[in-house]
Amino acid sequence: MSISSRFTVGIHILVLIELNKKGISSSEFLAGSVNTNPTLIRKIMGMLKKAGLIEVQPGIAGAKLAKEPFFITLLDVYKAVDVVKEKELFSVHENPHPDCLVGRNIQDSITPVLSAAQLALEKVLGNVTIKDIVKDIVEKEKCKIKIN
Amino acid sequence: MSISSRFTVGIHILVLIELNKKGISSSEFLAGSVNTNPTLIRKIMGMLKKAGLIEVQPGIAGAKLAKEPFFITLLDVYKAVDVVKEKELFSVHENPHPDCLVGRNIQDSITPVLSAAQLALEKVLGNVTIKDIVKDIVEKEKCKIKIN
DNA sequence: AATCATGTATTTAATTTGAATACAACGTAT
DNA sequence: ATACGTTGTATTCAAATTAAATACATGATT
Repeated sequence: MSISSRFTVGIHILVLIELNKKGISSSEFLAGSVNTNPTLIRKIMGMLKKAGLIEVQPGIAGAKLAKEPFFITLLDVYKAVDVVKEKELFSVHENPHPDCLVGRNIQDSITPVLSAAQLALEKVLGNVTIKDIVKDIVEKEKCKIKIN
Repeated sequence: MSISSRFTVGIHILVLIELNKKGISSSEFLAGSVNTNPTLIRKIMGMLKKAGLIEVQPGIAGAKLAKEPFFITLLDVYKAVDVVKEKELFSVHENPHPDCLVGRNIQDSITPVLSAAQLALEKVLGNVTIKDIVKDIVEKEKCKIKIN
């Protein structure tokens, strides 16, 4: 089991739009870098747009960030692309037997822990911004040039 | 997308074995409380056994905890039932384009964040034990009796 | 020997994912 | 205004995962 790559593709899209801000980031251009098909990109772009992270217009080529990259966290992306529903990262077995002490209490008992775990994960994502990733990528690239 | 219920069922199994320690916890008995079929229970029991959390013997009815419940964390269960592979909670899109600045750096750039997020989640699970859940369930039941 | 439990393999249906195709709606350029 | 390229959206397809279900070999007890 794994969280859909829509999330990491979403990050990829936003970072590339920022680094290509002087160019035109069409769905085909983005798809080339991600190495997938433009339909998937457009689908994800639609989600990012709906969440207010990018601006796109039908018929006009190219997407732009709707906010400064410093104000877009990975958590924003995570929620935008809807990979994990609220409090449903962990699935709980349905209909445990109510005649059993454990069966009738287990869900209420573990749900808070599971929610806390999920929140801890989300908090980490909330502390990293698109700007951080952009900077890191530029930095990594500098190192590569030095080496070569 | 959701993490397999094997995890929460695993917790259910361990808690029930503990609370039924004076009785015999056969796979059929456990299946009754979880409200699923005994095969799934045995499959999960096999994983818990392999991880050294319970003791079961072929042909002999009933499972016992292999450790005191205080020494079994939810993280132990989580790892035992193998719901999420190491560092693979998030899936990353394969083969981004190496000719693109973003494409050739994005994976190395976001992997540490994703790992940190996953570790934060696991840390929360590591801080809760089966004993905690057992105590909580007993407590909840007391309240219910008071109310009724 | 008969019975019951565990352990394991296999099949099935349901769900999700990503890839792919098709096409309507929209804007721009000629 | 016509043609072309782009976005937006619906639909189909194959692959993977999950849980349910069945079957049966292995082991232990009576």
